[in-house]
Amino acid sequence: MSFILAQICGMAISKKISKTRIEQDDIYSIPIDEFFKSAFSVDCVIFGYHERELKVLLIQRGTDPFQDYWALPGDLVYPYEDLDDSAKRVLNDLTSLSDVPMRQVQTFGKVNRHPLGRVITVGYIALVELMDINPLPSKWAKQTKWHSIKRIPKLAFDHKEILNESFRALKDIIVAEPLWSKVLPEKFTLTEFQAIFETILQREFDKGNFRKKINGLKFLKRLDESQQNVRHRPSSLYRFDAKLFKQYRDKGFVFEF
Amino acid sequence: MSFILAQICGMAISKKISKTRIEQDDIYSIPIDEFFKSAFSVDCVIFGYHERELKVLLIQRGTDPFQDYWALPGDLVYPYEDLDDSAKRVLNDLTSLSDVPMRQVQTFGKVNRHPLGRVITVGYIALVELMDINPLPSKWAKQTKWHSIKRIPKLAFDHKEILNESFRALKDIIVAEPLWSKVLPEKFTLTEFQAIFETILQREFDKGNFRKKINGLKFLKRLDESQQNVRHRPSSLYRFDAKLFKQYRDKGFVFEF
DNA sequence: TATAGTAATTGTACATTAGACAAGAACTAA
DNA sequence: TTAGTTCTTGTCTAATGTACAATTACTATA
Repeated sequence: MSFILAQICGMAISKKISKTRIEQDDIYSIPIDEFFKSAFSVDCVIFGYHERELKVLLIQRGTDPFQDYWALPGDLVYPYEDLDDSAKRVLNDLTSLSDVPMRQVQTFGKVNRHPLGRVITVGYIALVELMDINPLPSKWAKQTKWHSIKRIPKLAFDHKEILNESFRALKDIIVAEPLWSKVLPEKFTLTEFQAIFETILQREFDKGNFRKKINGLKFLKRLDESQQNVRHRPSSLYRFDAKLFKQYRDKGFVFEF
Repeated sequence: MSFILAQICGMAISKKISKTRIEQDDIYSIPIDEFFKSAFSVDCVIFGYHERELKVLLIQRGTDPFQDYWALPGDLVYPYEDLDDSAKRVLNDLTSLSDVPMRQVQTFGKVNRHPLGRVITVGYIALVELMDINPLPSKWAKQTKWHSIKRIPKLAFDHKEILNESFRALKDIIVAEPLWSKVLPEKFTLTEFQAIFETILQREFDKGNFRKKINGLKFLKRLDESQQNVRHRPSSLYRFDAKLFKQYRDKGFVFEF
């Protein structure tokens, strides 16, 4: 009566729950045990940024349901696992990433969103530098692959909806939370900084005006160093000061573009 | 083997789930059935506004766990009920309210947040005019009562945390979504309009400047009518045009205070 | 009827920010 | 040395934000 992880994740088991439709009149007499036959999962929407390109990490399912479909990396939450911990674990399981600030975005709970039972899922997002990580497919995944946000294939379950909502949320969060700090090198130029916002917010900014706007933000500290080996005027390098950013955020700071 | 609603909601049943701690090493061999022993609930944070006062609707529990504690109105989600539908139903069950735009805010999923089993809960918020509704306690609730947001008693479960996060979210949402339209009469003055934002955002605005800022917003339509029977210069009355507001929102409009 | 009280409404003056765009600086490659 | 590139700074104008004053339109009361 015990199953290996691959089977659990893929839920390749012919588990059937009673699908007797409960009528409105009966709803006051549902046995309490019927309520405790549900499960929940987390789905991680891992956005990968690299050189003005935004991608999302998908896995190809190697098991039913939705065999061979592309899907968000996600998994059932263990019975004795906090929700937020679970998201961290799943991200770590599938991508070897740790210490990536993730953020809960939205919960999806349509009755029939999972064919094998009642499963609601909590979406989490993260933003990483694509080149920093090397995801390896786990047992029940045929492969992992970065997909451009502009060319998303048909996805398993309601993952397309989860992705859409997550991308919308990413645009909101990127101006308030320093997710962007995770995709920048330790020393970066303001052009690189600007490019992240242009890519995610899908609009362009005037270089001079953008620079003016972030001028004076103390959490972006200008260093006494410049770019090397560029065939144009070298840019000053900046460093992100997380401690100072916290002070800004505590006072309600958000980027207003 | 069937229980009445009062018992289900209060979970006054001596239901016990196996609390054997699952060790890290064992985690790959959890039977799939263990995953389907969870439940989820919705908790509605119903903010009631009236004349510059913000309150929240609480119920007093008449059953264990947390007997006699004040709590947010919330309930388990039925097995064949969409999450969003469930929130609507629970709100309607407990307050007789319908057609109140609610919005999912956040999901709370700590392992031990519910003493009788693994229950994660999804928080929803609504904003209503306090005088428009007359909540009646349902069977397992001893009473319902509006509590000032400034004087919240000790709450059941993790409801204090849910309330705090919901209030924070309310401040974000009120500038983007027309929740405020539900607490205004059909014809309202700009002072009434301003008071809502001052109460919820907990800050004050210069009257003239506030007026200038919302001047030109076509979804606030000035009528050819004025206040009656006030002992000062009567204010013009305005009406909210939901259709026009949608056009604004589709273009990304939010109030920027 | 006149006056005081109250809050609505409009206006004004100044400071700050936004947006478009140009000029100059600093590097490499040829 | 020159062309090419992008960084960096500056300038101008329009728009917006902010503080606060002046005026208006009503009621209640003397």
